[in-house]
Amino acid sequence: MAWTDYDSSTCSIARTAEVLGDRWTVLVVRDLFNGVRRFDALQSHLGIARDVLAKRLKLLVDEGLVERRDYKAEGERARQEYVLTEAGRDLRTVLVALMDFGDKHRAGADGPPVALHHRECGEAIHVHLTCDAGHTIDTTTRAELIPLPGARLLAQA
Amino acid sequence: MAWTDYDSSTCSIARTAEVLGDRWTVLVVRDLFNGVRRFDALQSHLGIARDVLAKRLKLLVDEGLVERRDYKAEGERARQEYVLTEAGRDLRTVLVALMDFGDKHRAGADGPPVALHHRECGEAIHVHLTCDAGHTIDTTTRAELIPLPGARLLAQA
DNA sequence: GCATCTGGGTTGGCAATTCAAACTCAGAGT
DNA sequence: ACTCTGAGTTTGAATTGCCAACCCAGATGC
Repeated sequence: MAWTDYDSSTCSIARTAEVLGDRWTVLVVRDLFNGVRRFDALQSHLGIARDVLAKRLKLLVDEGLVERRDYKAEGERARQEYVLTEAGRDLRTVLVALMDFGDKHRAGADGPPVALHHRECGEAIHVHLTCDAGHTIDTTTRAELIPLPGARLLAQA
Repeated sequence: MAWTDYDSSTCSIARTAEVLGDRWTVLVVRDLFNGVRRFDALQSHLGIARDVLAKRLKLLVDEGLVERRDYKAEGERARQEYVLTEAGRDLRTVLVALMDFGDKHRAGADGPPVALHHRECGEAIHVHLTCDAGHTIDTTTRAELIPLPGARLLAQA
């Protein structure tokens, strides 16, 4: 059974891309990771239109990746803040993978703009591909897809 | 200097998302990884409109992630095929990161649809975050951003 | 206690994307 | 000569996304 016999949309990559796959959502998540929590701060830092930001945040909340919290600093009125959930924080690998790729292939003449470091030991953080036996997977390593029970065959024409 | 003082678009995540950040491009790259090489095969497997596919492939070629090759099987006429370049193959970490996230958080009742295995040893392939000292980075690990020469401050208002 | 400010959104119009279907074009098979 | 197939391009309608302007509610100022 060839890969093309299976439904393209029943795929974890497709399902994740459905949420993250537009120009803004990834950047919203990135800013949330970096501690930006309030609507206006997100809006002005990203340069995103307010309605688009509202829609994206709603989507992320619906998907369980972001929690909308009431929050009140003394002397100020109550506000909402947006915080990543445990599931949302699992997107860190995706963001670091995007960042490592961008650092390598899309940096300008000045090199990458920021580096991500482990706060405890100070070393840089990167993604790695390995198999469960511990072998490093690089661009030349051959991999194969194994269909699982969750796979769906395409309807016949 | 706070994170929000830096230009959001001068960021490796933003730059990578500029290429991959639409509903289709990631899926096109996924199919290319899985050995689908011809226009019609991509079109019918993905269910993408033909003009959109043509535009995406052109974009990927322009960005140096895909190579358009003439190709001829014996007995058939010459055709074109699309193959990932070395740079394009570096996207594997991004795809596996998306897949691992989807497997964990967006699989249906039947579980994930496919698994990716190392062809040589047969073990499953996954992404891992580590720092250069070898510490594992999980969702609770604290990280910090360090600005590098490539960073750009936002223009003052 | 009325006006103002500021954070957090919603609404309406326009522009860019997407889609499906039709059209083109070249080489192979019959 | 005719048809079929792969690989697109063109066309026009439908959808989506984007921006900017507007709205609302609580704190603040006077």
